[in-house]
Amino acid sequence: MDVAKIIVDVSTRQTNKPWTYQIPENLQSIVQPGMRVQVPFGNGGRQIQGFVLEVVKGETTTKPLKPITNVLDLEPVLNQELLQLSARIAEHNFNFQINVLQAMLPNVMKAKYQKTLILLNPNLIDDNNINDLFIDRDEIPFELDFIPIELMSKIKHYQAIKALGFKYYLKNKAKIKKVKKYKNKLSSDQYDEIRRNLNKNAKKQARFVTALMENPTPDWQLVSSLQHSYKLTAQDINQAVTNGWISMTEMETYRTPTLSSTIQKTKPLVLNEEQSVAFDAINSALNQQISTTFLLEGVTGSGKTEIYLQAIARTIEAGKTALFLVPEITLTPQMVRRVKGRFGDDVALLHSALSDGERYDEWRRIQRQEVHVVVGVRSAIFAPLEQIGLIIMDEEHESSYKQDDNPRYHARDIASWRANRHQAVLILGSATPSLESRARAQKHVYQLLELKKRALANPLPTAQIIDMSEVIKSGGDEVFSPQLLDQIEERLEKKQQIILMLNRRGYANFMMCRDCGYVPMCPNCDLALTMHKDTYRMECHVCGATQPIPHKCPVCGSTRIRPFGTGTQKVEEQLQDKFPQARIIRMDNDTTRKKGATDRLLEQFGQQKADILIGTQMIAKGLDFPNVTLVGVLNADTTLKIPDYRASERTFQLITQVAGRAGRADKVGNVVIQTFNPQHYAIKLAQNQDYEAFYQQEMSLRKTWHYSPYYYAIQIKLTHPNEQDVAKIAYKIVNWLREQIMPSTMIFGPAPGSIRRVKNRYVYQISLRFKYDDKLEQALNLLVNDAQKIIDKNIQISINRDPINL
DNA sequence: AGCACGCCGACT
DNA sequence: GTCGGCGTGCTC
Repeated sequence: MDVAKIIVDVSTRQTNKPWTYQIPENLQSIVQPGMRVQVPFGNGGRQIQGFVLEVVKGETTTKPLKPITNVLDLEPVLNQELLQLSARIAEHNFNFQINVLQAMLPNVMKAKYQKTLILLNPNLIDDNNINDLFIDRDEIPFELDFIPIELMSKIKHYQAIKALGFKYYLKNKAKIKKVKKYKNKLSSDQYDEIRRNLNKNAKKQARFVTALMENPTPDWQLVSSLQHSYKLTAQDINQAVTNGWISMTEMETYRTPTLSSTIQKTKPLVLNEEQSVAFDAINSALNQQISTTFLLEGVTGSGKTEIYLQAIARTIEAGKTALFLVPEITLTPQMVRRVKGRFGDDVALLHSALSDGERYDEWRRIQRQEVHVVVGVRSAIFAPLEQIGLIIMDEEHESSYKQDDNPRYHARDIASWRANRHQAVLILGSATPSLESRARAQKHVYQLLELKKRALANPLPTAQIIDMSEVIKSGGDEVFSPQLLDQIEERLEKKQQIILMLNRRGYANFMMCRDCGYVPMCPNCDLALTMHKDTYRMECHVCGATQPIPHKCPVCGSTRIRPFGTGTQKVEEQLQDKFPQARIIRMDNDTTRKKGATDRLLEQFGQQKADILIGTQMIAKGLDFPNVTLVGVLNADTTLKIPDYRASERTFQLITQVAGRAGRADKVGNVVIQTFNPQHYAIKLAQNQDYEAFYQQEMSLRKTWHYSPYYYAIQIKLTHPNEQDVAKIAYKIVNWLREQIMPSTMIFGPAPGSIRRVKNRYVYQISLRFKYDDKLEQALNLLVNDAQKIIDKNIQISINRDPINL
């Protein structure tokens, strides 16, 4: 018997393994590894989606196997490489394989299910309410919108006597977009004759035939453009087909994502000496086809992108493909323009602002090997490219490369795995590399390439630190220091541009009563509710519970209950007050939510239709506006206060990045950093853009405290409905782990979670730190797989490798 | 996840 | 006696 090993679409511990299905006769020549199939699962007749991992011919089995119902793809959607990768990622990060497989594919390929109620035997039904349901059809969706809840028990009864039954559908949302195209069927002489024989009144038809005669189309042409230019209806077209004037067909088309302005073709720039040294090293690795990882450390403006582009060009020349990862592409439309400008249609784009349809089409172009270059965010690391010669991760230190839940993975790990498999070159680029990568370069695991000069030889901006506590002591404003205001005024007079960043990470937009200190909390989670202006409700970020925004404190009745913290909107208002003539653009979650909004706002700023750009972290990266000569960081230290060992690193990176936006062309730039911690090393070193000094200092701290990169970290999160039980179980697990893993591995905790209760479950945490432990992964996989069975059925365990926060 | 099965309390 | 609530265990 031919069987298939299949991962089914049920995301639980118990089902996280391959299931064996029989391949029926009619599908034997069709089913292949990497295809999506429809299979029955469970004894209720439910049909679900599965991924074929493996096909085994002539297997002898004792147990009767269920057959595969149908295939959902005619070609595999995942190749061997990605199938193997999915298993590895699941194991390494303690994920379910099904979640990894789904993350590898565009959203539309995730199955949609529908359950319906069907009428099997109307004669057995003597209840009018039930009969009314089937008045005009004998199958209805099994949903509360269609069936009143009070009928459920009757339905159960009729189901038992086989008068009613359930049916399960699996919908494939992945639709290929098709367009109608036409071709001339006749010669121009024949058209001429038709035209002469037309009725005199048939002016429209005459026009139509003339058009066909004058524009012979040897290739298929868009029907829509024909319709549009000659004002024809769909009926006119259909009639023409019936008359035999043209032939028509449907062809696949791609929804190509567009940028808001046309893209200029660009030519390679001449590399300076530093760039040439770096490029030559990369180029020789490309030629040798030995998997090599480079850390390209270059100050902002040192021309990393040009090196990337030329390396991509070499890769394409060698007949290979390139994968170019950027952090949140919507934030770097300028980068996308540069890549598209160089390689045109040979580029596919995978970013978060695409619609599901657009993303699917881009994915298909990649899968059909129609492009050599893929530019995308984190999940683009799964792009189904073959023959990868080069992988680039720009701004490699960015935390958005780590997906922190379901499935958890770090794009950097996967990049390194894929590069290795393809014997490809991996370039990690950054002005402020993660300490992990920089340390690997130190140990010669990565090859370090440094760019210390700005490509155009213009000087780095000067920076000054403003002590905000001094400002406040002398009666100044708590948002704008006088020094910053002076400089803003000066730039406005000179018609130069300004970027102001409000550091919002670690800020919560919660409400607080100014009289009694009451803060609205989530009823299910020990967490303050945050205010959402768009829905005008208080929302819990963890469980999604909502409440109306209070106007009166429910505890003391005071009306002085207000939002806490300064938002970009408020900053904009205050600034506009101070400089009524200034044109201000604000970029935050509110103003950039709409599709293409980010792109449009940045374009306006680039065309100097505004003087000041105010924004959150999102404006720190990758922007290049030559007329910007002043960058202000309004509150440099909010990221410092986050209880995370990476807080200093984040702060340093952020300030360095945003400071790099100033003075990129011929004008000297200045940076004003407002802070309450002017002595902090992260801020002082960022002032001078001194990455290497920061690296040295931070590394010695990390060593002292046993943090990454000296130690790897794994966080185990336990949740349980009972607070005492979860504590007991946590201690039990720690004792068990101690015996399974290497003695050198440090165990911290258990400790109650920073949020004690989430969705009515109590949280405990255990942290592990280790340099090397070959028993750990196995022990932890055993723990997550068997804990519910052996310890307590109510315990839930999630394990996070190298967690991003806390 | 979502289904069936089984055990137990609350009814005609 | 039986209906339906929820806890439990299983799915090729």
